[in-house]
Amino acid sequence: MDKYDHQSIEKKWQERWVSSGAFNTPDKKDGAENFYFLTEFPYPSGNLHVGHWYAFSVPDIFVRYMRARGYNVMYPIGFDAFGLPAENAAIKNKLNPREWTFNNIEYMRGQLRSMGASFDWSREVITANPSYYKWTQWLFLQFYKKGLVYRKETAVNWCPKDLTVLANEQVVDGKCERCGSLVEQRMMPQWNIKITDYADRLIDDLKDLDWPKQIKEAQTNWIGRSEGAEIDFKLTTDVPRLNLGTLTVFTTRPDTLFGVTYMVVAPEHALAQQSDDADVKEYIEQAKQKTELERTGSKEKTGVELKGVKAINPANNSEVPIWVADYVLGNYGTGAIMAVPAHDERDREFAEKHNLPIKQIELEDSKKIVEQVGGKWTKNYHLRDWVVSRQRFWGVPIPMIHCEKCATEGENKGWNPVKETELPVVLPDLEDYLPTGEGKSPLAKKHDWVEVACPKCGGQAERETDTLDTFVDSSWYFERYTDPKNDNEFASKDKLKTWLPVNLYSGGSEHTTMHLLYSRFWHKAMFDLGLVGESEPYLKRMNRGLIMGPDGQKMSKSKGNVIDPDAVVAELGADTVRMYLAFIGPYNEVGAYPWNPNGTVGVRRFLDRVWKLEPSNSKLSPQVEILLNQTIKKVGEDIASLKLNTAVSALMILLNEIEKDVSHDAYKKFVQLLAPFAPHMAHELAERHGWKREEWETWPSFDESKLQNEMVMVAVQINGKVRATIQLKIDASEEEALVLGRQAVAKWLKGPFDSAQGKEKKAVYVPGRVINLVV
RNA sequence: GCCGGAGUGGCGGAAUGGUAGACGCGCACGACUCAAAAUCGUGUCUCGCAAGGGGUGUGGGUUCAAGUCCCUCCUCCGGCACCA
Repeated sequence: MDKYDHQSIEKKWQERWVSSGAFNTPDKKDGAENFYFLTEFPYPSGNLHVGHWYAFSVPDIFVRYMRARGYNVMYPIGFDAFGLPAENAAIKNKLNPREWTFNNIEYMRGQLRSMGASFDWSREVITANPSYYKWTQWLFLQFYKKGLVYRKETAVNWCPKDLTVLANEQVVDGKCERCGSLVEQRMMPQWNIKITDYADRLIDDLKDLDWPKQIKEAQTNWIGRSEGAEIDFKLTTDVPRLNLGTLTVFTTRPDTLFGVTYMVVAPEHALAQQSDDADVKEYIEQAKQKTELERTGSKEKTGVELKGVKAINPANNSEVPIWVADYVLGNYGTGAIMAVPAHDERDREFAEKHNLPIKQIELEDSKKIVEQVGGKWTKNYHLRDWVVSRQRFWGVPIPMIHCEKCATEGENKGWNPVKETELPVVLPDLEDYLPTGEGKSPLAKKHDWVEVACPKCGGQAERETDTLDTFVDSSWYFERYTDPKNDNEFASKDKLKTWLPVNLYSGGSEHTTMHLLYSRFWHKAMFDLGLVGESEPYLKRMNRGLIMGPDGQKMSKSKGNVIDPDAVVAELGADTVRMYLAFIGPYNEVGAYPWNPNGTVGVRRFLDRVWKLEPSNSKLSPQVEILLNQTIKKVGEDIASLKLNTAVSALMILLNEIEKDVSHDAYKKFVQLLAPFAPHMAHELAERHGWKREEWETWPSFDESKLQNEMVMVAVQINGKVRATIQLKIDASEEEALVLGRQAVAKWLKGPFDSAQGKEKKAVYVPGRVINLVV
């Protein structure tokens, strides 16, 4: 046969697949079960890297296998198209962010097609299209009506470089997750979504999901539930004009109540704030100046006493002093603690530094104590509500309008939602995309857009100029895939029911406590609104690993270790790259696999040998026939469990055996097994052999009776050490096996066995595997 | 500090408690070639000429049999962390 010309052959099949819509998935297919395979949609950065290939081309092996097995598989693709890079490119190069984004999308479509992946392009979803974000806004308004959205002035994370607020999840080690700048704390009014209302369900519902343990653990840690009690301490003061009431603390250790020697309130606590003591005022001011990282990073225990007021321990009526210290956080629990230096390391440090008493006590029963002092059992979470306002342009406009005149009451005072009939609130183009720098989106400069009639009173009002966090966009894209062109609903009930929940979701571990948590919450909230039929969106989730540079380091331009997939594809072909990435390691484990340029050559070598394979009229030997059946079984099982590396290895072993001589039947089966991995080559071979679709585009079956050779090699051990191997009939009895085993060791290992002869204490035969003689 | 996960050749990695190192890369030698590349063949855990011995981070344990199960320690990776 001619040399394998991957360039023309791959191009030919890719064009055919696209023009025929070969992988457009019907919502129902007779006799076929639906299977929804989802992988995180890409950000249109403008260029595909090896990570994209790993994310999309490797799962395509699984998808094509499932199709061959008769499933109606949806494998959709889209673009998470809003976000800062488009805006930054616009500012830097004087471009329109919309054009930048959509040009990138167009270019990346071509690159994605070069994978030969079986995407259903007819379901493409782009979050920056008004036809999509109309429904993002609509969902936001449903959440608003349900009371899940509120506006509040709180201390928020502010990125001084990206000039926007960030959610807690987007701050890593005190730094902006995107750009690495140190995050500052600012008091700003922002739109929040009540994810904390779902904290318990987000933890408790994990137990029924077929998800890796590490993701469940990470989410549970992130939500950080702790159970304890709130206990009131009466305040007493020698300053009569103050009516101080009580000081409530949260504790997980009510049993230590008798060991309390002082109290601590956070600098933000009302009790500290209303003090006119100069020392306290100064301390509060200092604490305010600290960044989050400085405050939680330094373990040094500073603080000042709040003079003139004491707390009374409800357990024993003893009077204890109250201190203000920033090791107590204002936004957790009640912002105040009872300090038990004998039983808490931090309290001990503080007590030692400030000469406060340390009182050893007998621990008592928590339940009884809480009951005795009238405490209230409660839970606290590390999880914070989701701040979704972003002071940036390239995002979904938040569909809210501020009207001074007809201000509604309550926490959202002054704000009214845009009428649903007015959706979408379209994001306009601007002259200049520079942020205002005053904590406002550049949209604020577009006055004719901002000024709008109040939806309630019709008077002059102003639009919200912040846009939504892009994690809102991506919280429901997989629902839109089920019905991407629907103009009347975000998706029809029927179609949602047909496809959801997602059967398998593949993605990166970096989304564990961001997208994956947000979208679980979002889906649960939609479930409560009756919009979807199940409370968990993804039945099974897997985190894939990372592809590193050839030097084992993370690929980066500065290290010069970046592999350009387009170049490798041009040189060796898409099938080679797909198969190499499948071969590099188990797909369903979070490893870091270095790209080995020689490895791709090895896979290409394998494919070249496949290409040269010529079937003949010969018959397979019984041994090779067994191997063929074993391989069919193994490759199928391995793909199903995403152990693609061992599936590839099984194909290589089979090729090594059939290379010299292969029957027509075995040849076809081999090509069928190869097809998910190297679809271009497989289709080309099928066409050249004149096979009809229905004749080969299926998964071959194996003969259960031909999985084992009649004769097997069995190891003979003495005390667990292999001393010989013998040929044995697979159905040999234990007695026969042991007789032959003893003969074998006698023959091969005269010396040692002679000395052991007659001393055999025990003999074990594991059929077809091993004989162990214990002496 | 708390919670997960993982430690196997020169490298990526294989091994339902049953012959450790499959498969691939690399390397060595050989064939082809004037030569090289490509390709093909053979070998490749380790000590030993061999017979044989040793070997899956450490030390113990369970078992006829342990990379695999249990305990100790060490190292690495990930999540959380002044969260009361």
